[in-house]
Amino acid sequence: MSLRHALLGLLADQPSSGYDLTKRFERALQKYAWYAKHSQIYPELSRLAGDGLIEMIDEGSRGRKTYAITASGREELRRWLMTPPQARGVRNEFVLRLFLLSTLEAPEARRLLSEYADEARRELTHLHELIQHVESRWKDDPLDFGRLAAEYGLRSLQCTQEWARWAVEQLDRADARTLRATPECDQQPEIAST
Amino acid sequence: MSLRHALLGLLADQPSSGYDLTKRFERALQKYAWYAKHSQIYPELSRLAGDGLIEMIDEGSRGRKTYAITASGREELRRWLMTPPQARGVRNEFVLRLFLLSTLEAPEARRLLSEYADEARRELTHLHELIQHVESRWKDDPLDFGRLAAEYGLRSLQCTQEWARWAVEQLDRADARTLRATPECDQQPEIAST
DNA sequence: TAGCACATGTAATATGTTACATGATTGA
DNA sequence: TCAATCATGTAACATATTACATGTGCTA
Repeated sequence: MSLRHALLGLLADQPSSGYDLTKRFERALQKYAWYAKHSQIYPELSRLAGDGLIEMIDEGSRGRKTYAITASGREELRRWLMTPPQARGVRNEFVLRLFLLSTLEAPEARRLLSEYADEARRELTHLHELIQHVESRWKDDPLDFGRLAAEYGLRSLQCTQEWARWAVEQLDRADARTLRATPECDQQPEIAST
Repeated sequence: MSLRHALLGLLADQPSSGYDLTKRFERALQKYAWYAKHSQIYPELSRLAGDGLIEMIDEGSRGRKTYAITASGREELRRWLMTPPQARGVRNEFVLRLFLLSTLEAPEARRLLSEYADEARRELTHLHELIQHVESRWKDDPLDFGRLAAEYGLRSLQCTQEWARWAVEQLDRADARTLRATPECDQQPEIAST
């Protein structure tokens, strides 16, 4: 039930509506930690409120409902965080695709890897800009939610980018070896494609 | 439907039974890319076979059924890999916990961060050993499934470990600052996340 | 006044988990 | 012969996605 705790965590940081929370997932958590659509978030908020872990503190215009975490919600969040293991796995379609690359022929794999590296570079640039934009806010709060998340994002994008470049290099080296070994080089590799 | 393609990918690498595939998820993919339990894998294999994307190539003792990918399965896998976007998110409970750390008090957060860093270090050691063990197999195949995965694992563990250490350091510095600046120390900073 | 972002919900379907269920083979 | 591992499956339940459904308030 990670969604439950993700929501508690976001609400512990600041009161929000279902709409806000949907956006916060998209902006802050989606790429590295967790995501959920509004159709999952709204019912879960009702359940959390029913269990007394959060409460509606305001009902604004357009039907907007602002929720805040309660004391028992905070307690539950803390309990969950301090309980370590579960040793669950990850579901990351991007990484899955990276791994399955090895089932393609080398030229196609190389092309995709380069695209991935480029994408990581673009996102890195984007995140850097974003950080510059909000950096002043973090000066006094080392534990700021966004600050830790941003740094983690920076580092993992860097990591992905470097890995993709490394992988391309491996392919190039292998090609070079193959060319030296068989200068005629015109075997048609077997391909199962249209 | 990533499970489908994860299975096709594993079978493209080598024919396997449902039991094998369960193990391969646990060993190779679980931590970074995807995971599934046997109760999800078996029905999906039946469906894939029904769709002609894989076929049973052997029925051994103990009821073991070995499946192999078919030509149209390979086509489907390739099509999926070459179709880029979807821009889906990630579900990673570990990273979620990292992010939600900022809702704890500093001493508790520091303790968890140190534990995380230690765990990453242990896993890193373990993975290094594992790689040494199978390295010879990779000499001639730069695109080997396990080789790319292992390198990715190495790099992301390193990344997580360094991030956790960085985060602990931030907390320590903040403590030092706080001690110098306000020995009484009880303002509540306003937080707004990205 | 039209279009967009805000804002919340539900229903049908698909996917994933936990628990249950069974049996074969191997090695200590 | 006992325990572990191999090996496959199903049923009940929980979680997540897609599509449907509705309405508000702002601003160009």
